[in-house]
Amino acid sequence: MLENEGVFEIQPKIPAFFKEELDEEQYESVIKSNGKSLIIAGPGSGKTRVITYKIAYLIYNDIKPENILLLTFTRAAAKQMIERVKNVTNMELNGMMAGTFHHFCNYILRVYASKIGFNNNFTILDSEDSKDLMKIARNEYCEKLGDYAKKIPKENVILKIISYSSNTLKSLRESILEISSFLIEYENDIEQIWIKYQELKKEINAMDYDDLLINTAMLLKSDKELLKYISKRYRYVLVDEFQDTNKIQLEIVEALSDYHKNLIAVGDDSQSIYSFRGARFENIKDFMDEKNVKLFKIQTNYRSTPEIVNLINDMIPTSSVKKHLNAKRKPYLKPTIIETFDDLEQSEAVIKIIDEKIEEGIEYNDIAILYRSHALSMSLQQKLDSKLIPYKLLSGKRFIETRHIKDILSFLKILYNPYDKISWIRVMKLFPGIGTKTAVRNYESIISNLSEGINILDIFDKLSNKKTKDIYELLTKIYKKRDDKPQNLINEIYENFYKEYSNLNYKNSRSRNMDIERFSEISSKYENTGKFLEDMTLSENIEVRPSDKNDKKDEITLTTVHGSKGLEWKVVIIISANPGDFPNGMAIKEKNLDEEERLFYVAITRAKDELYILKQTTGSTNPYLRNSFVFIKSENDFIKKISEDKVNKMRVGYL
DNA sequence: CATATAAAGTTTTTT
DNA sequence: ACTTTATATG
Repeated sequence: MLENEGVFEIQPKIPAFFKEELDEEQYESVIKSNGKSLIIAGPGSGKTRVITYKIAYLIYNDIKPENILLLTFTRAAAKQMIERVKNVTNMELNGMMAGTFHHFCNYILRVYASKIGFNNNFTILDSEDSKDLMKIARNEYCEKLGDYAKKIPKENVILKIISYSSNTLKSLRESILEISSFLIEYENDIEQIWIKYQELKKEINAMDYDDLLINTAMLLKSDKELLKYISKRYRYVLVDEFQDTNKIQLEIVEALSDYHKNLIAVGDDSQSIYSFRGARFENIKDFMDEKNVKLFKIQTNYRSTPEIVNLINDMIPTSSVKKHLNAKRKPYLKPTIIETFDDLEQSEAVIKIIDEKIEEGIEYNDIAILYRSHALSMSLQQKLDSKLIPYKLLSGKRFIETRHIKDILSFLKILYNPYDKISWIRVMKLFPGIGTKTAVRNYESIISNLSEGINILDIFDKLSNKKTKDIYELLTKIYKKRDDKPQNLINEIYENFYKEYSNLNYKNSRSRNMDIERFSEISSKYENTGKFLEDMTLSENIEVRPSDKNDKKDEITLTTVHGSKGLEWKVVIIISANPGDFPNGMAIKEKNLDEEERLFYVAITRAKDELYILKQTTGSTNPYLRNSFVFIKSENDFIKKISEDKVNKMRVGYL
C-alpha cells in the first residue's frame, strides 16, 4: 500500500472477514480504490456488496461517516446500502450523507439559495408543474403572434429540448438538431420562451428538477470559497449508477471531490438507459481514459443461471466497453421464447406460465413481468384482474402525481411559498365559478398586495368577494395553523373542503378519499411542512399501502424495464418484444437503437432462474406501427438476433 | 366573456 | 385512464 499516494499513512486495517465475504475482484476494488477510481460492475456481480464493504472499509480506517458522501440513483438504494453497512460494521453512521443527486442538491440549495437569487423556501416543480409553467411562458410569448403561434412547438416539446440542452451542456441549436431537427426554424422562438420560463421560475420562487442540478453546479463553480468549504468536508465521494449520470452531475461530483480528490464511481455502461434525460454512458468511457484513474472490473455473475448468462453475453450492447460475464451458478433451464398470435393470446400465455410456476411452488413475489412502456401492460392487467392474480405496479403514475393528491399538496405549497403561481391556480380552480382567467387575476392581486408588504391574512380578507369567499375563508383557517404538523393541515383541508369536492366530482371518490387518508398518515411522520414537501417531490416511491400490515403481500411485479433497474426475480417474463413495442417505435425512427439494446440487456439480466420472452405474430400492438416499415426490418427485432442454440422456442395459442 | 360540459385524442422511458 | 379540444350555457 506504500504506493497509494499517502492516503493512509499507516497500514490499512482490513477485518479478516472481508476476505471471506468478497471474491478476488470485489476484494481488490474495495481495498485498492482510492483517488479517482472506476469500478465497472456487470449485472449480478455484487455491486451493492462492493459499495457496502467500501464504506465499511473507510469506517474501519477511521474515516468519519460525516466525511463520506454516497450518491445513488434512487433514495431506496441509498437506504438499503446504509442498512447493510450498519450490519457489516455494527456501527451507527451518524452524519453520513447518502441519497440521490437531487436530494443532495436540494440540501445544498436550501442553505445557499440567496446566493443565486432564490428564497430558501423555493418550490420544486415536478414535471407536470414544469409543463404548466412552460405553457404560461409559451402563451405569454405567443400572445401577439397570431396564427404563427400555432406552429410553434408545444410546451412539452420545448421542455424536452431545453432539458436536454441543460443536462448535456450543449447549445440550444445543437440540442434541437439532435432531438428534432425539423424544429430548427423555431430556434429563436424556443430561445425566447426559454428565457421567459427562466424569468417565471424566479418570479414564483421555484426550481425544476434540472435547476436543482444546474444551480448547484453553478454555485460550486462560481464561489471558490464555498467550493473549498464543501469539498473539504467530503473525504470520499462515491457515485453509484455512474452510467446514468449526465454532464452536470459529473461536474458536481468532480467539484465535490475537488479538495480530497477521492472520487469512486461505480456503474455499468451496458446498463445506461436514461439518455433521454441527458445521461451519458460515455461518462464511463471518458472517466476510463483519464489519467490516474484506477480501473476495476467485477464481472462474475452470481445472479443468473449459466443458460441465462450465456444469452446475456450474446446480447451485450454493441456500444459497450468490451466485457464477458462468468457464470457461477449451477445449470438449470434455457431461456424460452414464446410466440403468440396477438396480445390477447400473449396474456393467456403469461397466465399459463404463472399458473405453472405457482403449481411448482414458486411465490408470486418471485415473478416479474417487464415491458417497454406502460401501455403494453394494459390488456395483461385486465386478464390478471379477471383471474384474481395479485399483482403490483412498480412504475406508472406515481401516487404523488394523481390529481387528488396534487390538489391537496398545492394547498400546502402556497402556505409555504405564497409566490407559487402554479399551485395557486390549481387550488383556485377547484372552486365553482373560477377558471384559469379568474385564478390568474386573483393570483396577480395577491402578489401585488404581498409586494406592498401587506400581511397575507389581511390580503385574504381584503380580496374576499362572493366568488372567492369560500377559498379565502378556508385558506385563512389553515394559514393560521401553517406551523402545525403537515398532517393537521391535510386533515383540515380534507375535512373542511376536499372530501365534499371529491364526492361531488369523482366517480371513484371512495378510493380517492382513501388515498388522501393514507396520504395524511404518511405525512404524520413529518413535523415540518417544508421538509414534507421536499420529500414528496424528490422521493420516487411512496409506500401507498397501510404500514400496519407488516406481513409482506405475495404478488407479482409488473413494471417497465426502467422501473426494474437494480432489481431481480427468480422468474422474469418480458412481454411484447416486437419491433415497434420493444424496441420502441420512436426509438427506431430516431435511430436510437443503442439505447434499446441496453434496455433489453437490463431486462434479461434481471432473471435469476427462468427467463421468458414473448412476442406476437401480428407484430406491434400499436396499429399505427403494425404495417409500417418498422415491422418488416429484422435488424429491429431482438428475437432475430438471438442465436437458436441459446434458447427454446415455442408457439403457443390457437392456430 | 368565462366556465362547464361533452366529445375526441393520446401513450417511451422518470429524478 | 386521462388530457386536450370543441361546443353549450350562464
